[in-house]
Amino acid sequence: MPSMAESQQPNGNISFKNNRNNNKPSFFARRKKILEHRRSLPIASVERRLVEEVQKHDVLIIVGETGSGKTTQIPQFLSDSGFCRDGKTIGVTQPRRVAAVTVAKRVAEECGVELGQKVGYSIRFEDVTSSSTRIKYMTDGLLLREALLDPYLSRYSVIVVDEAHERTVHTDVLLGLLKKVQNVRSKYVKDHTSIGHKRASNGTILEKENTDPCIGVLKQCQGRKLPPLKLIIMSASLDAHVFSEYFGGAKAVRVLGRQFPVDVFYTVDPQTDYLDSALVTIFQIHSEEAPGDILVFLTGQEEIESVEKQIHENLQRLPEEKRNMKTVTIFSSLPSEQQMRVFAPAPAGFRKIILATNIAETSVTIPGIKYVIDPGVVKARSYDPVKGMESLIIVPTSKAQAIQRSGRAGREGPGKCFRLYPESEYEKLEDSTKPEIKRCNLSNVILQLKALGVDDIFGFDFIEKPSRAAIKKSLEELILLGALTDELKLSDPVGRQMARLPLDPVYSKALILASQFKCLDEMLIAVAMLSVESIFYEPREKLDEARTAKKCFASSEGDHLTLINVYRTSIELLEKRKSEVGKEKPEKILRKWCKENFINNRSLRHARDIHSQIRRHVEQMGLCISSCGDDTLQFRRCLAAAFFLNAALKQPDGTYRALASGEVVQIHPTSVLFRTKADCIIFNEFVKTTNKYIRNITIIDGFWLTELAPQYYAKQDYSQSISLHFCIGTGKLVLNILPDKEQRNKKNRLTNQNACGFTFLSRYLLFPFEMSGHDEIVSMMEFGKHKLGIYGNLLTSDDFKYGS
DNA sequence: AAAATAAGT
Repeated sequence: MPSMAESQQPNGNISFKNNRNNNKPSFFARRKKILEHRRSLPIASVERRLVEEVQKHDVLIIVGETGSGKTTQIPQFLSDSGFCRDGKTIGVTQPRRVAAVTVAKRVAEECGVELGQKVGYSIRFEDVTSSSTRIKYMTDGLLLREALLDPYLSRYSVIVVDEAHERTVHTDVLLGLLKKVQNVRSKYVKDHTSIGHKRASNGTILEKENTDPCIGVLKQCQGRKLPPLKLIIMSASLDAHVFSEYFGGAKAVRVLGRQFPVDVFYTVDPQTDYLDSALVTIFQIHSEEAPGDILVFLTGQEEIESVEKQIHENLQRLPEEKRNMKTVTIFSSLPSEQQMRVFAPAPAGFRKIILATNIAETSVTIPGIKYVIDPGVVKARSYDPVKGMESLIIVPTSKAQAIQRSGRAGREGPGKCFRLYPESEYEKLEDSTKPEIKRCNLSNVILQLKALGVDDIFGFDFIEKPSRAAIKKSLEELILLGALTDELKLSDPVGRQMARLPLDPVYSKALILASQFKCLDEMLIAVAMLSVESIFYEPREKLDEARTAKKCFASSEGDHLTLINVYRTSIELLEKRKSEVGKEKPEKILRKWCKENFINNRSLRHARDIHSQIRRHVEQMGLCISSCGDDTLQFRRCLAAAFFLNAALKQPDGTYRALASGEVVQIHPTSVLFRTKADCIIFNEFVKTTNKYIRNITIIDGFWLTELAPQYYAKQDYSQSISLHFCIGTGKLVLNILPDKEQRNKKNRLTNQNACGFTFLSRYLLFPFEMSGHDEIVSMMEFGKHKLGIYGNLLTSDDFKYGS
């Protein structure tokens, strides 16, 4: 029997019981309560006006604050006023899966229908809809996928894009697509006799326009009745004008929310160390302010753990009665059981301090928060289109983000927000966060647009256009992968197949190649495992144990085979337990196994889901799923063929040079090849932290590259009068150059400098070979559009032969 | 010898 003090009653020591569970309210009482709730929402009073606005305008921007009920109510209003006629559906997109599910559940309940019937949701791996579904909640990424099969979105009469201000890549691409679809659909309705023609503003028909890919689709759909597509964009206030302008001055209406006032405080002086300032502020609030929990925004796991440690150290120095503070943490890679702890109320008389990343900005709503501490920084993805490298950097938040954060203090009552910077700094912040599409690799986006029939990517009407360099980089990558032809057309069947797979294009390519290399069984697993993050979980306090556990799975050939070992071992365990009757549930066994082996159960399950989904896809494509068994050479050759853009060669000092980018990189310590130092490797990830690291690495043979990826590791380039050969003699590479007269002179300059290895870049390339001593590029030469890099001090004129 | 923000098909 636990004593009173030990039992953790959330609000005191007396247990209460209610009889609600024994005595469910009647169906009618429940309906009545729901109706009352709906009527009490701020949005209820403007139902008629909103419906009229939608009828009047093809695009409507709705600016609504949290708690207005716009997400749950507007689709119901539209459904009630006839927007689902003729079996048409109202589609509502969300950036996040949980939101799509929870809102759909709520609306089904409000409508008094079974989820999946009139009201349903659809997210990856989960489709709870039926032919009778009229209000469909879904993720925006899923609607984009749907568009590949039905470019016209013909089943929808209205699309509501919720949380558009978040400007995820998916939202941005979707908006561009919707604008286009809407345009074509209304064209069809207004004048379906002039299909294929463009009308000028004065009504005359312009020349036949073959460039609009939707026209082709339109023709196919001529026989069908398609009403114009209504669009509703829901956004937070600061950004409404952006959407309005994008949609040709579309009307924006505002609906009121239910947000309590939040007092915002700034520091008087600029702070040099925001972690220290956060710490001081936590204790300041604790001693000076009324009860209420504190939410602190930090940038990542490491910061969170270090601040938590410091709080506990500081608490030890306080007198006993002032130690009534409890810390909880939340960030995405935290196992879900531990994530749940943030929702538990602090013990009576204690103040809960929530240390969170921006997961608490939008994704997770924690009750009880009265104070927010906002250091004004966030870890954000950034992209260098020249190097093709993504990295995470700490940057100032935007004004919109700061407002969003402070709003977290006013969900249940008036609150306070402490910004750890002076007000003058706030004024300098960007209005909104830079849209993600301008900060990421675009290969996936471009492949999808191409598959949707958008030929001119540079001319595509993005709400905000990514840089030319970024588009160019991704187009190049897609050409090299064979997804696009040299004329930038989607290739058939490879490009088409790649676009169909819900994967990074390079992984899709790996699957297609794997069926030829007869190792698709292995590649399906590898790609599924590479598509999820953090399979291995290494807590700081049990580092040695975790490493020992990992060694059981390690393959001497690299991380890809190691990941496959983990996956296969876990599947075997599941299968074995399924056949044993009366034992513990297989899921439970697996959870235990994961814990023992320091494997992230959530990630592993995600990999299983992806595996079964892409397996279905490749089967439909008619690819042959066979295993290479113990012949891992086949598998590694296939990796080389697919990931040739990520090949690296060892340099004398033990670092590696990535061939495509020329970057000097190191093997990440978490790789099984960390100490191995193989001559030639391929990798899947390039991250910049304290150093430039590569991760997920497998040993390959350098000669495979010219054999399996000649489109990139071209041996010859006659167009420039240079011919480079890699002749294989005595295990070394010999380089021949056949320069014309002009080039010969340049070459003499090279030998004069006693240059050694070469990086010849056909589009860029290649082997810095036989290097020793210093490896810095001592010279970079232009040969037409090509660059020749000269390293160190190795190549002598004897090694350097002219051809005949 | 390092350290992932969060979200999605």
